[in-house]
Amino acid sequence: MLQIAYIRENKAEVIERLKVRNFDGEEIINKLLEVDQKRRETQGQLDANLAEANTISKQIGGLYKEGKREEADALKAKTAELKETNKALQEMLSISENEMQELLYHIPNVPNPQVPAGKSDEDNEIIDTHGDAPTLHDGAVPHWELASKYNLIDFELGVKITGAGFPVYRGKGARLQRALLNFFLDHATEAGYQETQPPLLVNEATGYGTGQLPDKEGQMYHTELDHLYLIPTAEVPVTNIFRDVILKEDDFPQKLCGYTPCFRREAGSYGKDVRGLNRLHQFDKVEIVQVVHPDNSYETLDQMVSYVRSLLEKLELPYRVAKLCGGDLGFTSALTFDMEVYSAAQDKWLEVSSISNFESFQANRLKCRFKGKDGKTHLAHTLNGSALAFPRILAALLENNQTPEGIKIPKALVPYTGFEIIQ
RNA sequence: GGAGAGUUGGCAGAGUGGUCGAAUGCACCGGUCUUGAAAACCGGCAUACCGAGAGGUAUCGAGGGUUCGAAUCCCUCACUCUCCGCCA
Repeated sequence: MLQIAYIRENKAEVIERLKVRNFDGEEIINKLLEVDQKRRETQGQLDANLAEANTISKQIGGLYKEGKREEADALKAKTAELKETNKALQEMLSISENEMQELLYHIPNVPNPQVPAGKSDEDNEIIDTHGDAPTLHDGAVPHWELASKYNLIDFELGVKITGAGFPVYRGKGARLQRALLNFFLDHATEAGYQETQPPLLVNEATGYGTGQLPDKEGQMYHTELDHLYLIPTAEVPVTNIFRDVILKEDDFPQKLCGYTPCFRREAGSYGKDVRGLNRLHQFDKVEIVQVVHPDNSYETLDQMVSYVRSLLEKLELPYRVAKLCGGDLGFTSALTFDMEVYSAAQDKWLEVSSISNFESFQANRLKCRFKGKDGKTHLAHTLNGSALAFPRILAALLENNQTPEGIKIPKALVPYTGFEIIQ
């Protein structure tokens, strides 16, 4: 959520920059500022009236004490009138406030100036490509076939137990998952991220904090009886650690990582790209989160991108880095880099990480602030990124490393798997 | 699932109708003292909104009510804790 004061003071710029994400903010922002204006006027009146009422009340108290009953009663009559007006003003004020809140909820974050214009992921700017596509032997197959050939993942069994999109990992497939988990967490810890194990179900307030609610509740599984949501990413519980928190400047940077399963309903996203591990309702992911001083957030973003690159390089996966264009940029993000891994048998680039700087957009909802050297409170900046999402990494590992003899495990992972090849 | 207790500032904890945004202690920040530190003493120390400022308003779990006036009384809801039961 953007700050109203910021919009008020930078109206033209905000509208202009929102155009980059193909968001025509002219109308909604005009409406917003109108409501804001009204809100402030109403509050001014209300405050003045309340001040008067407070004064009178104090006088009445004094008069009673002195035993001047009649004078006190006379004043009482006066307050009755004020009360009526105040009730009306109060109502007007909360209408304006709600309206303002509602409008603010629907304005996306202002893209960073370096975000390229564009409509869809096709317009993303590939800023780097690393590694060469592997040469596959004749008869190389996509990962879902490898998964079944080597008995690593049973998709049909998952359908029986739960439904489509809930695979069962077995044997070396399960072991590989566990290897990735430890590999990712060990590296994150080494990079200074504190390991966290958050709850997998979250309450409503938490959902609002990171922006899944109120608009995107369809993305999350919901437990009816208890009104809890299954997390779509560790970002939700981990970032909410900082909800309603006022940090000290010395507390920066806050670096957390967390492994969690992620649950996504992904309604309406079925189509050509959903085979095998490409898109699931339940998957595993290690997430890294940072809360930093506003002055450092872009530097931090770069660091996070470098960190994720280093993981992919250790896994010997060819990847490319995309700077998301305005049209592909998430609602809450100011700048996002996607990391895509090349999965050879499918001949596809698979998104395995998305690293974003939300600036103060998320912090504003979360009320995550810090006390500056100037003694005032300011909003912190929040960032997060996947490091990494398991299934697509697994898909690429299987496809890229397949040989007629079996699937070779990259060196860095062998200490974690305990085997070098899957046969 | 049954029974009870509770929710006040960073923490602990007073406050049961007016002078309470809220005692006191701890923590924290600044100062005096000290070679330095500790102790002691002095001062400061919630958040948000409105306002150029002076200042004003709101907030004692949330919402509603009574009252000239509510942290304090009434109603509804949420959450937390304790005991019993069940259970990894």
